[in-house]
Amino acid sequence: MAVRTRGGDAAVPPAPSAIGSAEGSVPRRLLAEATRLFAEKGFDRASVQEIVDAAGVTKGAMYHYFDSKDDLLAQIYARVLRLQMTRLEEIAGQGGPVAERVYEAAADVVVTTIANLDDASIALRSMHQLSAAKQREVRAERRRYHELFRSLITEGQAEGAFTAGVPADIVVDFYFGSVHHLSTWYRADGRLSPEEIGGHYARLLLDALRPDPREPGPLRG
Amino acid sequence: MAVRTRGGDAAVPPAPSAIGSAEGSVPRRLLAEATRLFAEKGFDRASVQEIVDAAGVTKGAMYHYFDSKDDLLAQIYARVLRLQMTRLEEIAGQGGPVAERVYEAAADVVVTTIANLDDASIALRSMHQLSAAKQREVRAERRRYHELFRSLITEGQAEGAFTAGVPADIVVDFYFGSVHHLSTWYRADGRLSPEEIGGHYARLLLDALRPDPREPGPLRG
Amino acid sequence: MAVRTRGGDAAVPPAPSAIGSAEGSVPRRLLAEATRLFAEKGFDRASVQEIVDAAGVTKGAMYHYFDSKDDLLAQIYARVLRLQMTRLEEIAGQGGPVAERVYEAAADVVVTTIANLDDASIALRSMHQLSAAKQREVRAERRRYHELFRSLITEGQAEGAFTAGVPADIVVDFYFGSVHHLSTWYRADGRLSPEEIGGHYARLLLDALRPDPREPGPLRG
Amino acid sequence: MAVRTRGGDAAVPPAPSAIGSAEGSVPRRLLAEATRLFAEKGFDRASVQEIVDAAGVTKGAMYHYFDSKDDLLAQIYARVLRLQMTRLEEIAGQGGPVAERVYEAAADVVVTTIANLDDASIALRSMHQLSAAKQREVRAERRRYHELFRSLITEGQAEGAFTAGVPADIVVDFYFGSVHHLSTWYRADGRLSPEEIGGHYARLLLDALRPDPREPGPLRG
DNA sequence: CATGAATGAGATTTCATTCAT
DNA sequence: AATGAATGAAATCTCATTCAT
Repeated sequence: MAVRTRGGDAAVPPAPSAIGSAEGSVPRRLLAEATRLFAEKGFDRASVQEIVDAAGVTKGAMYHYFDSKDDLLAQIYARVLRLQMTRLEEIAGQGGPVAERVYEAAADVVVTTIANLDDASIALRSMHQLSAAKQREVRAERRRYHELFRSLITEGQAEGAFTAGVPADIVVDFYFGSVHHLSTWYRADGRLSPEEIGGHYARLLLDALRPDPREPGPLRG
Repeated sequence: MAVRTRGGDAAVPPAPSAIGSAEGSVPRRLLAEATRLFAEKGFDRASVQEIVDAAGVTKGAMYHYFDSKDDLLAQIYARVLRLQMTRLEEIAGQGGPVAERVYEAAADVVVTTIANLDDASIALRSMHQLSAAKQREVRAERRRYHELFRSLITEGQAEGAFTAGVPADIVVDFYFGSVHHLSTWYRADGRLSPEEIGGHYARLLLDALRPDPREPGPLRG
Repeated sequence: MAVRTRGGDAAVPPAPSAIGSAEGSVPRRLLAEATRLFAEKGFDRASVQEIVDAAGVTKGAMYHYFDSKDDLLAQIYARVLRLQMTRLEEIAGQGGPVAERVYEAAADVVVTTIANLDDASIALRSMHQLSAAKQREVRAERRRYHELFRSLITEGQAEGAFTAGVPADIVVDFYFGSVHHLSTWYRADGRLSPEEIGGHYARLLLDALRPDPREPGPLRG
Repeated sequence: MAVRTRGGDAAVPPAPSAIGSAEGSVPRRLLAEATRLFAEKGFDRASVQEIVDAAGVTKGAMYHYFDSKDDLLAQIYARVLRLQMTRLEEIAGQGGPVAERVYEAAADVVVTTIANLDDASIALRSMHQLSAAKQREVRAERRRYHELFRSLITEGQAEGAFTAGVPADIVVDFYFGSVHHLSTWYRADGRLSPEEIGGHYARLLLDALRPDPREPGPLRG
């Protein structure tokens, strides 16, 4: 049974000003290297030995902090899901026209995904390697995220700000498919900055949602 | 070196007497079961033993027809890429307004992807397991596919049928991201038929490309 | 990467408490059994499974200490080469007439080879199974050994103690051919003791090198 | 059961002027390629597939002419042993002083070995791969060869032409060790021709056998 | 907290040989 | 006389995990 800090399942203690280590605490380093290696080689091909070598610790240390290799992956997921959920909640909770909030959220998730491209790449390809139970957890969390985003879409459709011609859940899957795929083509040395790509993606989404002029708005009858 | 039929790298001979048979030839059965298992468990987790057991042959037989487990994966890729390229070439080569051709191609790739969902799922998650050389081949083929699609977009932008406000390559990555992700959420028992989903996706794309009324068409000066 | 003790490429730690034990440490036992089996059946025919069974450990343990089956072979070579080089250096470094030093070295290498007949047999037949890189290393080491022996021959030729009618390198290859072949015919229950055989071999060499009375010595002009 | 030509165990029919084949009959080509590959990679590492590919035939053809892979090796041995035995018998049967016959035989076996270096290399390293029964046959044949050579040595010793200070069988093992090892160091582009090497080797042998002046000849009482 | 030796199960691949045609 | 699909056994090697220290 691996050590757990009280009050959560995060195994990562707040690095106590990191005395004696240029790189952060042991579990933090393990997570960082695991993230890098899972993204680079895939979960199955990255061996525990490689991960601990990269983190400069031994296997015993890893099994002290994490229950298993699966656990490493699960915690990587947990962290990124928490991060994205937090950001979306902030944006969704702001005031202002729904179209602006959707634009901001859509652009932000692109920038955040690019900033954590390894996490995105792992999420894309490695979720099936999790145990069934962990997969359910992750899926549930992601569903909550999608639900929140979807509620913004339906809000806009109800107001007539967005077309109602396409089901909101289809719109959400459509958009997050695009976002998740960033990791397969984005290159840091590319022509466009993450912010520019975020702008283009958000604009494509908003334009796709523009109400058709021929289609009567919901309140103008 | 595994057996190869002349005239191509397909290891699948035309099943001589068993046309329509529920079984098919040995290499055909191997490819079918491999596709199913790679999609279900991922490339690394599906063992050669499982595949040959499912196909009802021995490992020796598999290695008679395929060079390696990698080769199995590569041939699955090759088949689906060929299939999709063929369909896109047909549609792109038709006459008619560019918007209609893009709509048709966009809707068709959704339907085709859903019809070969296992292949899509493999393409999404398992390309990184291929050898570097095979990856280059596959990428090159996919690039040709994307290029053809992109040329339709730029054609429409030049005509003023599509907005020029978003780079065509961004549009292509945006759309195919959505398409590739179908395999993560589509369920055969879902509310919408593949054709309906294709229609929605194509409409989202076309609406996103609708020229902004405020932005002047390229030829109306 | 297999465990290596510091300061050398020997994987054999000094058995901590078991000095003189009939068993020895795990890597030591593995090397001993591997030597026996490689000599008996040849490198390719001796399976890792047989070796670890004979040593009473599991395959995992073997791969903990050695990088590969090749590595096992390479370490066996390294040990015997070191041993023979050390002995030759001692003898060559002594004072006394060169003919006596050559006689002693020639007789000693026979006795040492017979005492390590398994190693000799492996060296004879299995070097080609090593990786190209390891082969180069081994060859380089053996060349150094031959060079030292050759330098004794040329020294004798320069002094007129040995005939100059045959090139020294031919003499070396000639003699070590004979020595390496001991493993194909020597039997422990044979008529002659290792020392007697060493004596005969050394005498044959020395007699072959005797200056021809008709050929003038280098200094007697 | 493989085809056998009457009157011997040679599977090689006299090539009937080789119509339609630039390379000789099928079994001949198989033996030639097998010899080359066994010498190059060792018996175990040369696969039957490689051999038949190199010979331009299929496995079925090989198993038509040879009982097994072992049989290939055995026939390679048989051929070279027959060849060397024939030459030695010719030389031994000549008239003339025994020292001259030994010199000629010793030089000839060097030249012949170099001319068939692949065979020599196989003989050196691959005999242990033969079945026990085949090994016995080969050993018996080689013993007959050694016996004949040894009888020349003892003849010379009885005459006082050679020293009697070293047992004749030791002399034979000593010399053939050197000869068998030619394959490990001889290079076609070396400084010395095969004949020169043969001369040096034969001279070394003869000089080693020169009677010691101090030791009384057997007949001079 | 951390080590590292050891396990045991399972992975891919090779290969000599057979046999129906 | 020859083919080539198929077998089945064995090969080397990897790896997540445990446990005594």
